[in-house]
Amino acid sequence: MEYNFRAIEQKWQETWKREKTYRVETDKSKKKCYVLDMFPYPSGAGLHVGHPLGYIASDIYARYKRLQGFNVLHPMGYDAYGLPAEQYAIKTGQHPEKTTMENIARYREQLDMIGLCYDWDREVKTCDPDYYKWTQWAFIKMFNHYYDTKACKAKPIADLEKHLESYGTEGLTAAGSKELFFTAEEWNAMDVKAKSDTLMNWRIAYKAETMVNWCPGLGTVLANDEVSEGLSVRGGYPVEQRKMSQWSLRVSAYAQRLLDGLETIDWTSSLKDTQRNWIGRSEGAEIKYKIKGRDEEITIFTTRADTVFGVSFMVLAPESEWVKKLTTPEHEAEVAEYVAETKKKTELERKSQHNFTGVATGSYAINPFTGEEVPIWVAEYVIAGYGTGAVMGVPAHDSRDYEFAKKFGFKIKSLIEGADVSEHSVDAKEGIVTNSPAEGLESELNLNGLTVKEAIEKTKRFVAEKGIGQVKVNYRIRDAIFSRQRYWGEPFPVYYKQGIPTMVPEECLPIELPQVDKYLPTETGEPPLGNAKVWAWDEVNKKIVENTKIDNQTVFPLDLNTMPGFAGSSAYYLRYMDPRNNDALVSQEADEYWQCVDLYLGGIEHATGHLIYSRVWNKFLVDLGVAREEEPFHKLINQGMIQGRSNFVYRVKGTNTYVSAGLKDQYDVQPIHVLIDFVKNDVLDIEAFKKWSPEYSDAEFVLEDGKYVCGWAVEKMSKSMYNVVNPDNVVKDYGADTLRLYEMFLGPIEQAKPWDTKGIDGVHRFLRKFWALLWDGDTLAINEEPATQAELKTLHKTIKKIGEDIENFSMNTAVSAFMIALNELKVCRKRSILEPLTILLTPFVPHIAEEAWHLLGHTTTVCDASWPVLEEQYLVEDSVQMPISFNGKVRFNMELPSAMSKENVEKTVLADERTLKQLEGKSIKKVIVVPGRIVNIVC
RNA sequence: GCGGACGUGGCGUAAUGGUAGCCGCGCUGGCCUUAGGAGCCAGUGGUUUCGGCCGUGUGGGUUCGAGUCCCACCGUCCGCACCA
Repeated sequence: MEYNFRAIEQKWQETWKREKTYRVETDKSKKKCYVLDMFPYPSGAGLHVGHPLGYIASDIYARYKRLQGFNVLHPMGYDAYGLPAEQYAIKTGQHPEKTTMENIARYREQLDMIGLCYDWDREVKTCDPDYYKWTQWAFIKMFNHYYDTKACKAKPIADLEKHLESYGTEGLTAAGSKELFFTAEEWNAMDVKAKSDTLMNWRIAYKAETMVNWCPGLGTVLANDEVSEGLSVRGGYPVEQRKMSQWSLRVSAYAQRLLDGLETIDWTSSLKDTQRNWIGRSEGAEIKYKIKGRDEEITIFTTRADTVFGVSFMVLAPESEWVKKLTTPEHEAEVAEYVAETKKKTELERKSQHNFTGVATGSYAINPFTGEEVPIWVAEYVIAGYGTGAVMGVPAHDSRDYEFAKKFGFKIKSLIEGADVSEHSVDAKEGIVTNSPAEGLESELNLNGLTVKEAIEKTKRFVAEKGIGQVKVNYRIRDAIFSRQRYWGEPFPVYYKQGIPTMVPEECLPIELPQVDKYLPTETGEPPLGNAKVWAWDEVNKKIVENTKIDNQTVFPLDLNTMPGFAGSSAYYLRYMDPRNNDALVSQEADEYWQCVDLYLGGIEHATGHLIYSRVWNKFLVDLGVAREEEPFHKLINQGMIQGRSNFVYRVKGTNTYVSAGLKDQYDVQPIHVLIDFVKNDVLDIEAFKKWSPEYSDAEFVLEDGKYVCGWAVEKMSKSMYNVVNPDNVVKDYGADTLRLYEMFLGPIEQAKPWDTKGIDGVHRFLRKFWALLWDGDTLAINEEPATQAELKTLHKTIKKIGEDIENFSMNTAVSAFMIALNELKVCRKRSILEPLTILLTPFVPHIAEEAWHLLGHTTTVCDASWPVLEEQYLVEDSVQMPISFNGKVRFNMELPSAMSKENVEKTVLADERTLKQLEGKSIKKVIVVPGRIVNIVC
């Protein structure tokens, strides 16, 4: 019987769908396992072969766990909001919802074709009002909470208000944008607007005038992870710094918990390091410097407290609030011009020019350790958003300060014994401190003779004790800007009451995205939602007015921003647990059962975006008591990108003649990308190529060995390179099972690798071989004969290997193990072997396995079979025990391969004198020998 | 600059510190076929006087034994980057 994969795959896919084979319910009698793929953004291009890599791997794991008896939650959905659909809408006037739904339908079709075991009854779409209701709900909760730095959790903002009413900011333990100081009286005297503005300093979701990444090309602000080297990640448009009033999430408050959580989860160390880098914890000290002739103090942050004796200047960031205060009248013009100049530059320009510019303010700071006066400058190399936006310049031990000092002629004073600072600074935190204080100088603090690390600690202690400053931990991670001036996203559940941002009552949710007639900003520069004629004024406002029982003549404007892409993807894994619940994001019961994602699969590109935001979002929900697990994703695997393998033809310049790759060096040629569908194993289908374009219809070819061989290169998979491999075609030619098996066989799952169809025949051949075992001609050939020892050994070796490999996500070696097993079994058609083998194959190639399972006489799905039990007894190596003694002293039992004679062993051991010497007098438990050498001696 | 990962045949890759190159592709030879982009069998790191010898980026080290562990260097890739 021929292996008719098309018929088999169609048959079972229909059956699984009809019978809802992969539906899952909470079942307390079974252990749960939650296996999740990062849900895709449904782009217009459909899936290419790179997408399913992770889906197939997780599908294998999910099916394996199910066979092991786990209740497996394995859902799929769509991250449906996004820029491409909106840009398409702007171009064509087509509603983004329409294109998005079409793309989703296409994705679904492609996903179904691969035979993935999702429970589609749990599908979620982020653009679905029933879904984003809970995104808006979480936002309201964040607005109504602050982060208590002592309790290390979010608490109701009402608690904080109570504190302010009684004590002012005295004793307040709340993560805030700025340090504020006021008394209870001052607070109580504030009007509603002032109170609202003040509370924004602590709310977890807050609106504030901050420096944001403004991208004129996209017409919206962006979060830090959406900007790379001064360009927008999407589109590559320049991004500039602007002060704007925008919503933000206080993710910085969760910095330490984000770091601590990393210790408890099973992610790769490189991904953890990437997140640690992004969070950027650094321990140091804040030190206060008095300003000469004034009553104020300026605070700087440093990790090198040991270098206080080498300070020769101070630098402020151009955006620092101190700049205005400290600039003396005679420097005003110069400073103003400098600040204006810096403002004009884009982020990219500021970073790319490594020149150290700056101007003096005319003020001086007094070094609290030495009494020395040092000039205060403004320079763009200091960033406003980090630390206090002011630094102490220590040229000898900081390379940036060094360059600045060289340029402007500041003193460079080495503080480390033997450090040569004549050419460059010595930044390393090592060596013995000297000149601290320098000879003849008096100071209460003396660091001389200490190591740098000791000196840092001593200075920190000193600073804290004397009240000159405090020990301080700084994080680089910034709060996430949360509003976007776009159409296709979640609307904010916010309206403005006398200019005060106010949350829509929860019972009014969801605030649905309104229809607009155009997707561009309004003529007055409002975001696209400003074009909506209906929602703000009628429906929603009526709802709000009714619910808040305010004078219904009043009309409140709604917030016209939408939420960023990461909003909808931050808690979707919780929603899958209970996707149709209209009363809660997730029921207590469902959350208690499913808890968290056991295995999460997705691309590394989300390392500092989604994987940070959803961890913060989850922690917030934990603080609220809605979620229970501090870390949402226990084990995470990043599948590597699949690159394209482009093919070229070589046109002889100025002709329409094409030269085969092996001969191209003999001509002056120009390589041209050719559609890879015309190429098989690098051999060009000349007829297809000629029909591709009129330009090629009368092309001439110079062949080698009668064939036209194409050149190739590994490039990103993209339409313009003509190298996109569509899984549909592979499924059509080889079947879904071959596609699945081949994608796993390609190499380690985490690794980036080019898609290369060269080996696909190999795995297809394997499936045909397996199929052939079931058949003798057109009749079933399965027999009931007992298996031999050798066959059982092969079987159990395979059971062991496949189980281990799936657990370790080493899918490529698992595929090899199947091939080895089949090679060893030859034409074994015994039920006792084929049946367990079929179960082992099920996670990898479910269609053919299901068919084989039924051919073996079963009537229920193979998904409900049990994973074969490993019987170690069959795995024992063939060996004989042989007592051997040397010189009457060393005596041991040897475990030898049966093929080896006693004489050979003695020869081998005796030849190795050093080994013998070591063994003398010792008691040896076991010596393992392979022909020619000792491989293991156990004493 | 800081942090991390990696370097093995013609190619993708495999090796709990224990016979390096499993499995697949490709290639060579044979069988079978009207035919082969089908199937089956055998071979396939280099070198060799057929005993061996040499081989995992380079150079050292630890070990009875190193692709694997340690040190230095070279190279490739990734993340962060005027973060004080």
